[in-house]
Amino acid sequence: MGRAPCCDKNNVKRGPWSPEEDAKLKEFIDKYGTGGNWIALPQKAGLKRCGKSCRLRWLNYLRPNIKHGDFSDEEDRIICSLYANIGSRWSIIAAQLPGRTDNDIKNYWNTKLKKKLMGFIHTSSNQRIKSPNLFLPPTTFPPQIQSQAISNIFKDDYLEPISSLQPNFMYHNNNMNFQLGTNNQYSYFLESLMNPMQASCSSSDGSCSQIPRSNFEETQKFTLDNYGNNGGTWADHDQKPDGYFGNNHQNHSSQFQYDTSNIEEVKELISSSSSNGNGCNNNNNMLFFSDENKANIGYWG
DNA sequence: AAATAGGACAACCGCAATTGC
DNA sequence: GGCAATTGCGGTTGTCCTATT
Repeated sequence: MGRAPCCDKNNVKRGPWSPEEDAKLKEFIDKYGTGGNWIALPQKAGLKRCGKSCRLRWLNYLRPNIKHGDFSDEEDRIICSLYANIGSRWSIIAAQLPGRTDNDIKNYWNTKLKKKLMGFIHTSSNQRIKSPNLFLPPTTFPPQIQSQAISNIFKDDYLEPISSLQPNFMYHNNNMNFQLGTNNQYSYFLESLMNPMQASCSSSDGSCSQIPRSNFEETQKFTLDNYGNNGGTWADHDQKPDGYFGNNHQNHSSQFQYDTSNIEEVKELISSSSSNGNGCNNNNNMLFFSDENKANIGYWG
C-alpha cells in the first residue's frame, strides 16, 4: 500500500490550463500569496486543480519575470558548462539563469541543446570539426578565461586535430598551436557533457549513493583553482569571497563566482576535494577541465 | 488535402527531502 | 524520534503544432 495521493484525481481538472484558470490563480496569489500551503490553495482560489499542479503552473509560467524561448548563446554556454559540471541538477542550473525555470532549461536541453552537441560530437569524428560558440566559456567567467587566445581558438570555425592518436595530441588552427595533455581538457569537456556527473550525495553524512564520474571532485577543484590565476595570490588569512574554493594562488579580482543563492550547494558538490596546496598551476590559462595529471595538462601560451 | 512523423513545450508522476506536530 | 503532510525535483508523458510525404 503506497501513500495517499495528494489529491483526488477524479475531482481535479488535469491537462492544459485555460486563460481563466491562469487568471484566477494569478489573481489569488497576487492578493493573498501562496499562504505557504499549495495543497489548500486551489480550494481557496476556487480552482479545481491539484495543489501540485497550481504550484507548477505558478512557478513555471505565471510568476513574474519569467522568460520564455530564445536562449542566448551566453545561456547556452552556462547551461553546457554547468551540465558538464553537475549533471542534470536543473534547479541549480536554473538559479544561474534569471527568469529561466528548471523545466524550461530541462526541455531546452533535451530538445535542442543536446542535439546541437550531438551534432558537434558526430562531426568531430571527421578530421575537421566545427567549434560552435556554444563551447565558449560564459562571459561571466573570469577575464583570463575570456582571453583573446581562447576566444581565437574557440571562435574559429574549425579546429583541426593533427592526430587523435598521439598521446599528447595537438590542435592547431590558422594562427596558433596549442598542446593539451594525455587526457586533454577539451575532450574531457565533451565527455563531461555526454556523461555528466551523476552522483547524489546526502547532505547529512556526505556519503554518496552513486560513484561520481572519475576524478570529478579533483578536476572540479582544480578548474576552480585556476579561474582567476593571473598573478595575485591568496594568503592563508585572506577572506575568500563566496564562490571561491581554490587554493591560494589567485588574483583577488577575478575568481570564478557562482551565484550566492545556491553557493552552499555548489560548495557541497565540490567540498569533498580538500585543498592540498598544490592544485594550481599558476600562470596557466585553464579552460574548463583538466584531468588528474595536473602537471601535464591544461595550459598553453 | 490528408496522413503522419517529429519537435517543442506544458504538465504529470513518483520519489526524496523537508517540515511540523 | 516517529510519523504524516507538504514541498521540491527530475524523469517522463501528453498534447499541440509544424513540416514532410
